[in-house]
Amino acid sequence: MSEDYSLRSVQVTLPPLARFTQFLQARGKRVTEQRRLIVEMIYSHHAHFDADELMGHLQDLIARRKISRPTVYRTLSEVVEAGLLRKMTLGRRRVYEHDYGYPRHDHLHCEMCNKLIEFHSEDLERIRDAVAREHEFQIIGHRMFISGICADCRKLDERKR
Amino acid sequence: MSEDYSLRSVQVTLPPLARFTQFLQARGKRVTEQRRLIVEMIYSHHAHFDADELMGHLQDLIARRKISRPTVYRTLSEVVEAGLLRKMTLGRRRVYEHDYGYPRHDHLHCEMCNKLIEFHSEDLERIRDAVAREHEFQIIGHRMFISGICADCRKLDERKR
DNA sequence: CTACTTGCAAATCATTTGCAGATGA
DNA sequence: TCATCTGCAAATGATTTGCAAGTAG
Repeated sequence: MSEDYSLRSVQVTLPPLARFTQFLQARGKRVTEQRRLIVEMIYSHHAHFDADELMGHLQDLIARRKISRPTVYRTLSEVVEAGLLRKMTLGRRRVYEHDYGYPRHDHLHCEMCNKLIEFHSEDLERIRDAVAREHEFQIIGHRMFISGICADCRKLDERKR
Repeated sequence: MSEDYSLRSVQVTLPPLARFTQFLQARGKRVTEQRRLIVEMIYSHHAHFDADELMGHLQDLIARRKISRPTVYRTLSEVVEAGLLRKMTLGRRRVYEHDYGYPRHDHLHCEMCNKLIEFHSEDLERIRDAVAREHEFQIIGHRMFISGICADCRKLDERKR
């Protein structure tokens, strides 16, 4: 039984690559050099990024023909499917963020500098649950964006005047 | 002063096409046959729609060469810019909804039938304001989606079993 | 071995653009 | 009049796919 606990704790703290390996193996997929390199790159920075920025970070490997663009896209989808990454759309940009070993949160999106500020609110979740209950709606998840101008940009703006 | 009030009230109750005409004229743009036809079609249904569905509704006019696809896209952007339409992304679908003479709301999105259910919550707005205040963030707007399974689909699902 | 993967080149596909002719103010 | 629009055809550009060769298990 203490075994159960340690297993559980191992699972939660499993590094992303190991977690992804689990996912692949569970589906009879293979752990290839490319998939390893891509996932390592994704988790070497903690930031929001789009496919093209990731390509940028992988440019050496892409130039050396170790990885191709289609493989990056294919892997990105798998990593999302594995639940390690969350995909969202900001305007016309498709952005990814870490979604593993990372607390649930929503975003403030600055329309001036494009920065994303994360926040978490239990109250928000309570309201979400209440609304869903009213509509007999079964929640899978939610997504909330507050758009506006961040403190930094406001200060910059004030200085200009 | 009572003048102010009546002006304000006229403005709010202006039909969409008239409001769009205002917008165009204020920018030295022209009120063309195509723009009129497209805006009329958009406001003849109250529903969420994507560019392709709108093309469908306009297919007669498109077939008769009265309107072209590029013009539909161009006009759609202008109508969004005019604040009459709101654009959002659902998965890979770009969806528009009326945003004029229509109350602010958020959405429950059914992942089974793809239906959008609208709701409004003052509590949600209060929380949004509180979060923004904490971060000294100036709000322009927000967007919230709750995804899951709607009541109808749940019932269908239960019957199947 | 052999089924799963990859890189390549080509296809997609919704949306956008350049341009010459048409048209609203 | 003449600047703004439009339709057309073509361009875009991110993402996806078909396929033959490569490789993990």
